[in-house]
Amino acid sequence: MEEPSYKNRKVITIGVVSELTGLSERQIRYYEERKLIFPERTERGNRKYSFSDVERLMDIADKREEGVRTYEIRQDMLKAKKKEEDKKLRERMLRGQLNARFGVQKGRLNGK
Amino acid sequence: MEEPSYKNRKVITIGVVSELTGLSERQIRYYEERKLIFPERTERGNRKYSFSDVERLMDIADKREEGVRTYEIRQDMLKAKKKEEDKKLRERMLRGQLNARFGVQKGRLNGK
DNA sequence: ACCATATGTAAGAAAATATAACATAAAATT
DNA sequence: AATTTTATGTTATATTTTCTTACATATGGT
Repeated sequence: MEEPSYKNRKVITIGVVSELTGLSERQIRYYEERKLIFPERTERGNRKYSFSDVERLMDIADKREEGVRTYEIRQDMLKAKKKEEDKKLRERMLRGQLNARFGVQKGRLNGK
Repeated sequence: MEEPSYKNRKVITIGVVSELTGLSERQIRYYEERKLIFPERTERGNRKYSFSDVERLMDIADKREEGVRTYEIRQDMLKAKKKEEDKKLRERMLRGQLNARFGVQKGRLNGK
């Protein structure tokens, strides 16, 4: 597996995200309201974003410029997510099958 | 060259760094005063740190627990940095030599 | 003994963030 | 055409964060 650490850790405050993306804080909060991004919160309620949130926001900004509405952006996101999950599921199933036919057997390690 | 993007981008505010490292803001600022870390600043003067700053701070915290003083930590840092630079220099020199003997010649590309 | 180190704490000011509300143009829906 | 939704700006007020400076102090070096 890769190193998800940096890219996905939610550590960036909204002001910095705004600088990074060129979006107003208003817009960033609104896209959250529209369920396009899901920042975490600090104890006292401050939003924290990850680099992948930032990237997603830049994608959103592009789409918006093309006139795509948040609702549709959301639909696309959900579709893409589902496709991802299906792919993972298929992979898991395949691995399961391979294990069933050729994997190690219970209580009998490496042919001994 | 690699992708220094995430690890080295200075985007984390001091409060989050404090959470991440367990150090007090006082300590973090003090280590800056002692020239162990070099955050950037926002327009209005807020400190911004990178993930590698965070890692360095955790190393510093370890050293401090072992009783090492900031001054010595700094010396070690400088020594390590110098060693790094020397290594790079040697590499560059070696590449230079190889180019001189076997590299492409000026105004005469690939033996034509 | 004296100086340097390392941290805590307090004060006050400036900046960042949060939420809620009102305003509004443009686009979509009925 | 009238109405509703979308997307954003703006304003107001409260809370939180951050900054700098200063004072306090324990511990360890010189």
